[in-house]
Amino acid sequence: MGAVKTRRMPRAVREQQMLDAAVQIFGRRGYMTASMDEIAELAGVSKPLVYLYLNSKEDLFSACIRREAAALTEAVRAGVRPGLPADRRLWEGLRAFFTHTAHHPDGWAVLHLQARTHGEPFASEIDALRKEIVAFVTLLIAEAARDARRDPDLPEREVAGLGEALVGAAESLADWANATEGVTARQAAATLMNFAWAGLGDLMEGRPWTPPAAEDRQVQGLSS
Amino acid sequence: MGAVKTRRMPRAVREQQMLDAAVQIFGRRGYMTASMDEIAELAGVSKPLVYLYLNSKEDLFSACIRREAAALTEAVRAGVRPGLPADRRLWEGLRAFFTHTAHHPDGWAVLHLQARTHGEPFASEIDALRKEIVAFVTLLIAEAARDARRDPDLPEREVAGLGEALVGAAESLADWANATEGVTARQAAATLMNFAWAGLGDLMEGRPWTPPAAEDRQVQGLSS
Amino acid sequence: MGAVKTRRMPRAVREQQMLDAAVQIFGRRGYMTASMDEIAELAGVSKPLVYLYLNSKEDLFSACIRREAAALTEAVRAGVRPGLPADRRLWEGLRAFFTHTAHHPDGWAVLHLQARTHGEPFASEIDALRKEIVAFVTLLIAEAARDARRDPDLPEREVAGLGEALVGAAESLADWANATEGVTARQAAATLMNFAWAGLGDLMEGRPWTPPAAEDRQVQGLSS
Amino acid sequence: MGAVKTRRMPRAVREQQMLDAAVQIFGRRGYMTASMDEIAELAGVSKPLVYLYLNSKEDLFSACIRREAAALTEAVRAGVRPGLPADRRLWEGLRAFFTHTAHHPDGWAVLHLQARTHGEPFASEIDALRKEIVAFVTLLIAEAARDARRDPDLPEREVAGLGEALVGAAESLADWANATEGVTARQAAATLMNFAWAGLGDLMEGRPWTPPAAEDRQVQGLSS
DNA sequence: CATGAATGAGTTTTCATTCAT
DNA sequence: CATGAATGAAAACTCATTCAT
Repeated sequence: MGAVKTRRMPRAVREQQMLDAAVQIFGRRGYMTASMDEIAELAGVSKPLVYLYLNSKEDLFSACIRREAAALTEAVRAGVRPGLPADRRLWEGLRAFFTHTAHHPDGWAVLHLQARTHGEPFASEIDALRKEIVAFVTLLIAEAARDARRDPDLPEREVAGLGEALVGAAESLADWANATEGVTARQAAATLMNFAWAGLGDLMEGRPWTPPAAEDRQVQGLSS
Repeated sequence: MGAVKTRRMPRAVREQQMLDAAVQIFGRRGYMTASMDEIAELAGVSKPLVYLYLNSKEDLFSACIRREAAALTEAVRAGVRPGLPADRRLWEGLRAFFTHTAHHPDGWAVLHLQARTHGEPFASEIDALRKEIVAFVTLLIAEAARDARRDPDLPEREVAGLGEALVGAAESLADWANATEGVTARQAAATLMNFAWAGLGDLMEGRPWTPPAAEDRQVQGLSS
Repeated sequence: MGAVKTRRMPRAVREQQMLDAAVQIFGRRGYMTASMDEIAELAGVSKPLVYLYLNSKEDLFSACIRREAAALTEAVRAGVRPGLPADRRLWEGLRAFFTHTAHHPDGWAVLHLQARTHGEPFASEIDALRKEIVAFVTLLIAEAARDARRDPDLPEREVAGLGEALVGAAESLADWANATEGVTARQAAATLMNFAWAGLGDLMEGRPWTPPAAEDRQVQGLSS
Repeated sequence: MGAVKTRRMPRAVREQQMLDAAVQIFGRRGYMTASMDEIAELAGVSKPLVYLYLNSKEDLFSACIRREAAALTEAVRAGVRPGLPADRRLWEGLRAFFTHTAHHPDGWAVLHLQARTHGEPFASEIDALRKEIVAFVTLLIAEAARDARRDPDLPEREVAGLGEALVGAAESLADWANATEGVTARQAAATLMNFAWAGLGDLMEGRPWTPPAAEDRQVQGLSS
């Protein structure tokens, strides 16, 4: 065991190794602090090869962002079965989200922490990703409102704000779950689902939102 | 005859000028991209003086973080009148929070964007701030639960998760309000209060949380 | 059915293609700025083949210099018919020289601009070429002096200086002719022949040197 | 004697030292081969100081070109007394030119060899200098033609060519004089003056142009 | 022979930081 | 104290050159 000095690999493979290393370093050190030397060393290649394949530090960082963003959205998309009611879809999406961020903490750090902090090439890419997610969530909320047949026209800006709030809460909980020993993705998802769907008021009245029993009885939650 | 070139100011004043400049530069350019030259120039002092007073770039950044963190917590604390019911106190805290972040965007950027991104000296300082706020919010939630006299012992971890979610939502909305033309601090606070207190479920049933009418009639919200 | 992709050519041909490419790139970009990648690509061969045949960038550049130097001297030599009087031989040599530099601007740039600029391996090669040409011109001058039967022993150093001056003027006019729209090789040669043979003094007295009418009537010149 | 470790010098002085070093290195090694490390070391300062004062390698090279160009034109201008007949003015200009190039071989190399070889920022600067000199010489020739009262309208292009030829010859002789032991500036100037003014034809007839006897009797030349 | 994979060694450039005056 | 002079250390990036297949 242990990486034998593997030389002469096809370009596609090497590129993935470089991206793996870059995501790790960028996620932990930040864009500016990360050095191309470090990344090349961690990837097990020489610096010129990194430049040959990825062109520049900026391009490398962009490639990381795009790869991790694609992986995250794909994970969430794959986790949501269409055809279910809105609350179920949200629940599944959250589970997928927390599972993914738990398994890819460095990638999550790149997207959530690092990419937003640095200048224009990157901020826009993250904005696009975030807008996509907020739009997705917002759609779910609007759909749910339609299902509830009351107040069918939630004001646009309000809904946008709600989407922002929900996504922000999710981001925050992802960090918290990663940092707190013993918090699973399911628990994080359930906490957020309760918070968002039932609201603090209901929660305190003992009326939480209930995760689907079929999958897993009473996962966890605030219920008695 | 105002002092065109104010010289020989007391140290405390000069330090504040430097911190003002530093917060602005750090908030806009980021920690690594900011240069001490820029900061000294903007502060209107010589670089060696910056070093004399603040020792190093790291110390300067830490001082910024501490000052902005103190200002933010103080603003929130000052905005909350004790003795009111928990939901009112949360409402007031949120209003104060969004008002402060709207008035100090650079300071908010330092705390929320820059400080988290860079290595260990700073992350802990931000963690402390965040823990303090989360604890504050968590206390409010626990108190409210006690008031509601139902399910008096919300599990600790659950409550922590709720606090995290609420704070995360607030952070996200602060950015959103700062970036979106025409969104006031009150609107942001109301949106979040509705989201958190009533929950999406209640909102969609047409039962929003209502901001106190005494202060300001029907600010905004999802109600008809 | 021409060979769309000509492979397996004899070594000598391939080498010439590489030298063609190298002369073009070196002449336009300069020695240091030119990259072996560019040259290999323009030559339509793989980089390792370039190294196999030409060994190194230095050797490649030297080979370019030698080939272009040989081509230039050969062109001049071939343009001069022996047995004619000295002024006619000089005239023919100049015509051949300006014709060649006009047809091979990249090769001329390599010899005149690039090779002199870079360190020792190359400077000597150019020096050799230049000495050869200066010697040729100097011989012509000495011969002409002998023909004139006056002052038969022009001091050696003086004659050397005259050769240098004539060659320098030719180099300068070659650049000028290449850069100036509408100046032909004949015109350049006539200008220089007038300048050198008749001298400014005679020119201004209206006594130019006259190009041989048999070849081409009154090409151009300062004559009325 | 020897440079004592002189520290803390005023900026203007240090800048000249840096330019001195840069001219030497650039003149001998060429623009691309010269390294900023070498230049800084020769100047006796650290590299950052070079960048602080001269901004970049390109700017440094440009500064060298401008300084040396100004010095050369100034030397020639100062050497020519107005009011004399054209041939005398040319003679004095040439003497000043060869004297200057002999005393500043590195500066001359920068102007004549290095600056022409490298890309667009520099080529234009040199072109401007050269055009200025060619125009100066051309004017002299035209003036002389007017004085001679024959053929008063030498065709423009012809005269331009003559100026180019004369300047090219001068450049070439400057290199030759610098490379050849025992050739003085006066000798170089006289050789060129003879060549240009009297022409090879007259020279071989034993009718050289004669340098002004008042200054220095029969300097050298082809005269018997 | 042809080619894609790979790199050692160097280059320009920047910045936080410190003295001497 | 204020200021201009000065630098150590490191970072991004490039290129000629070589193997393994």
